Amino acid sequence: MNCLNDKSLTTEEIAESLLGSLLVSYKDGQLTSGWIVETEAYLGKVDEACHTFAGKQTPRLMSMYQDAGTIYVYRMHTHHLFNVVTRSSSEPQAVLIRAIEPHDGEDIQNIRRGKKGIEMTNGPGKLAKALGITMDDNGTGVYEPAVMIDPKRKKKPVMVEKTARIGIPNKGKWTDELLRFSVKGNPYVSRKKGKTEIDYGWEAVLN
DNA sequence: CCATAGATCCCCT
DNA sequence: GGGGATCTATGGT
Repeated sequence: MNCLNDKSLTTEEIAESLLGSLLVSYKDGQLTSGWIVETEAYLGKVDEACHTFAGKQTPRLMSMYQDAGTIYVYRMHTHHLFNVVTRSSSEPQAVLIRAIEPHDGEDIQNIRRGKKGIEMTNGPGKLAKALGITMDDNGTGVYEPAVMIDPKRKKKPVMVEKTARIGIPNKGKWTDELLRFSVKGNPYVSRKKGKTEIDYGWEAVLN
């Protein structure tokens, strides 16, 4: 059991509980992964900022109407944005993964991105490039090997920060709703200015 | 450091 | 033909 097949959880709760999960990519024989440190919830038909607002249905949005755990990849300009569908066909909602802390294959991610350190994965387009995510992943499942979220490997944030979503102007109350979740103090959170914690904001692991 | 412009694909109307 | 859940380079302070 995990947050993506627990039907009692709302999309906001899933977005928050995905923090600390390991996002894994296996492509071209290369394993890369990172701990999720920032997410956003998109609430479907009622949410003016969501692509499926008012039940909008186009070929592009097919994945949004699939089962929970389906991957919805959207391309904007030259970048790919990686989402996980959270509900069902009648409630086309999703969580956008906005940033990860690199774990496996940091050198591979570095090569794919052409940047080092924090700049490698501190944004949705950046992490997609670092993990080699493309439109080929659109419509696949989040438990298939190419790109998966490993439910067994999990870190726990000391504190979760809730803020307004990034890049959502002029959408009434949806511009200000606290639907963005991030690990407080983690340096890989996008558009960060404040200081980072020495432990990157994770709880200590007891062995 | 901050703000801003331009890139550059599709998709959708 | 317009525009976007972004990113980068650039130019100023």
